[in-house]
Amino acid sequence: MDPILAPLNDKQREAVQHTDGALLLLAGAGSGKTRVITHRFAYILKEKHLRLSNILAVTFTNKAASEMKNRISQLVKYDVSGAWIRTFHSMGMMILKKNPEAMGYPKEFVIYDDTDSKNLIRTIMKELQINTESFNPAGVAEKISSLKDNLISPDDFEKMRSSSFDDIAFKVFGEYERNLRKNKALDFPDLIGLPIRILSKNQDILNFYQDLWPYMMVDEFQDTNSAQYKLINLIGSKNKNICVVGDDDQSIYGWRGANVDNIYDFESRYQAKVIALEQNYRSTSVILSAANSVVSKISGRMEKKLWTEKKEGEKIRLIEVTTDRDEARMIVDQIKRFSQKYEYQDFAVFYRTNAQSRIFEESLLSENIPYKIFGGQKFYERKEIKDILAYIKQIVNPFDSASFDRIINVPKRKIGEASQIKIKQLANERNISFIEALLAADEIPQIQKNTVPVIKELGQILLELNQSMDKITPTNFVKILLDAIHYRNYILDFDQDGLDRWSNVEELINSIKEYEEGNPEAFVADFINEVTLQTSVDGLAEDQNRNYVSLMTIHNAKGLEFPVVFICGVVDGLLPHASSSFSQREMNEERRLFYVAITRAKENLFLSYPENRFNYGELMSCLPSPFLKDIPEDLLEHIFKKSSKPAGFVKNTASYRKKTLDKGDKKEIEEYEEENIPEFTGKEQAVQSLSEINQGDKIIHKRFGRGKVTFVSDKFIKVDFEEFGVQNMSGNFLANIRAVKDD
DNA sequence: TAATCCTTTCTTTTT
DNA sequence: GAAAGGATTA
Repeated sequence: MDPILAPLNDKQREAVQHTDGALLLLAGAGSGKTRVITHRFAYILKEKHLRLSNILAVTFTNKAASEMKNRISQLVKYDVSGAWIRTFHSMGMMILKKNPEAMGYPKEFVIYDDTDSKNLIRTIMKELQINTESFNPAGVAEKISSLKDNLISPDDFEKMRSSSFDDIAFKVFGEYERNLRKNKALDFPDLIGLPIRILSKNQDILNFYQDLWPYMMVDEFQDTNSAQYKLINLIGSKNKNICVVGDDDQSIYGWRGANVDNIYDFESRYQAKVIALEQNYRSTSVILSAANSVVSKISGRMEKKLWTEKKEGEKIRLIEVTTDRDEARMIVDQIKRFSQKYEYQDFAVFYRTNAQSRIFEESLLSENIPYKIFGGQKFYERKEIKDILAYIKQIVNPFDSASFDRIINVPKRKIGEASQIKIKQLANERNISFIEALLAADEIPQIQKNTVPVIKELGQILLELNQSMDKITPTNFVKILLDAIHYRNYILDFDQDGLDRWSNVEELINSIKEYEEGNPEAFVADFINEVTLQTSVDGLAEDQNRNYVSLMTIHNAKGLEFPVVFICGVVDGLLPHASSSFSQREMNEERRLFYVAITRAKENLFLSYPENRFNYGELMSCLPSPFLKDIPEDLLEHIFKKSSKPAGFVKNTASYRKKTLDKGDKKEIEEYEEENIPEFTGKEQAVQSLSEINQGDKIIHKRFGRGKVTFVSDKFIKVDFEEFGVQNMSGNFLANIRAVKDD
């Protein structure tokens, strides 16, 4: 048999061979969906004698796209990195780049990510003197982005608005669109919306793409929003050879405008053939039963029954602990115990919110277990990285106001808000770029005499780089830039994490170098837009060493699988999240989120919940998630571990102390400290000066107890405490610690 | 006028 | 416990 078809089951094979006409593939969790897509791609390529570029495959994440490319390359035994396997946004960007004149936008446009858009919206609201207390800029930003995702223009919205919030949003919306245009910038929704406009208005361009892609595939179809679906329809309606792959049970992006109804619409609109993949190859039957019992509570699902031939397997371990700190420690203990049998890369920890990652990071760090956090404070969202990217954007596109705001006084060069506004005004009045405005600073009377040279110097640096940007390699460009603005010294002195921050910058340089190797013809302008779409760490240099524990949000976990999975913080308020409690629809989405998390596990699944957790910097008690009740008791094994310390112990943290002190309740603190001073045994020594402390020293702290020094500089030290995790200590902490000289 | 310190508010998930 | 805004200092 054809080696492309051989490893497939009957249903999978049927899907692969159904090449012509619309196909709706309902693929349950772990049913070999990616396998079908990749084999189908290879099969069509071969059967129809097509070129690589003739099949369009759309995914939601860069990670999924590159995974798909890798697997197809292995299958067809040659490199397919040039195939049209892309995210929606990157596909949109390519269409725009190829058709600049139809877009009516200058082709040197920059792309604003969500942070950029939000900052722009905040500035606009300030300019319009809108009270940001009653109207939250983030909320307005979200509203505008969701309008754009539904292809609603400011004009359309004017007729629809129905509240005072809408009125405000409308005002900002129009101004925001004008600003984007003036800045020659596009936001994420534009990357879908503008291609739709171009294709609807230019029959020749539409024809081009319809002929380019006689075959199309869309992954994670349940997550498409209406604009994305429209884009697919525009291109696919001619040949109708569209295969969409989805699972309504895994729809977890409703909040971003994803519309599960697209699945039903697709079926009827194209009279699609429907194939359901129901055999699960991933999880033990215990895990699968638990998943089914969670999701079956939702009414109105598409009927499907996942089954497996796998054995029953281990029971699901349910861990109950006193605090979230205990929870982290407990999970790390389990990882240590299981690491006899598994490698670190076999473990994953999932959580509902990014904020939960920190505590695990600390626990893993203190046990020297390698880990990697996916998403979260994303690499490209770190201050030091955004600064440099903003410089690049400003140089590539001197009209970009958002980048201007970001770089004007970074590193600090004594250019304050007043001067900043004056320079922007000048640029506006004369309709010149921000670089030109900087260079014309001496013509602004209100700017202080001694800052004028500083401003002009900055302008000069930007100008020179702008003139050389398509003559030198991206790596050289960035190196010259960093040198010119003395960024290294600035960032090293920035805060206690200066070294970490600088190593992030070095990592950025590496990724530019890597990009350069893959795109030898490219200049820095090409790099910058590519990178804005690549918002997660997986776009960075592939890790040499993949042997680490993976930490990520459940949303990030979709599409992945791990032998051992820990789902932490399974408490009411996190999972389901508190913000969902008012709506059945959102509650169901939370339930599906839990389902997605469970179905990632292959062999061992741990669910954990603390009785108390930190929230708003304060310890609060919490209840187990109501979803836990839906898992039959006979699938569970309980692990209790009550902390030896009462929960109250934890309240003695810096923030609690500060709050209590603020309330004037000094007495309580003093009494508490009185009782809890760790017993000094007499073997410890007082520390006179910081120079006596070395990395690796054991110390005892008056309030935090025992700990080990993990970092020393001339200003502060980092200590990993047994009870309190890693703390930075600076100031006159010496009086509170003793060095432990024994053992 | 700019930098720093202090106070208040607010948290979901992401291409 | 971060991040934004306000008050205070230099």
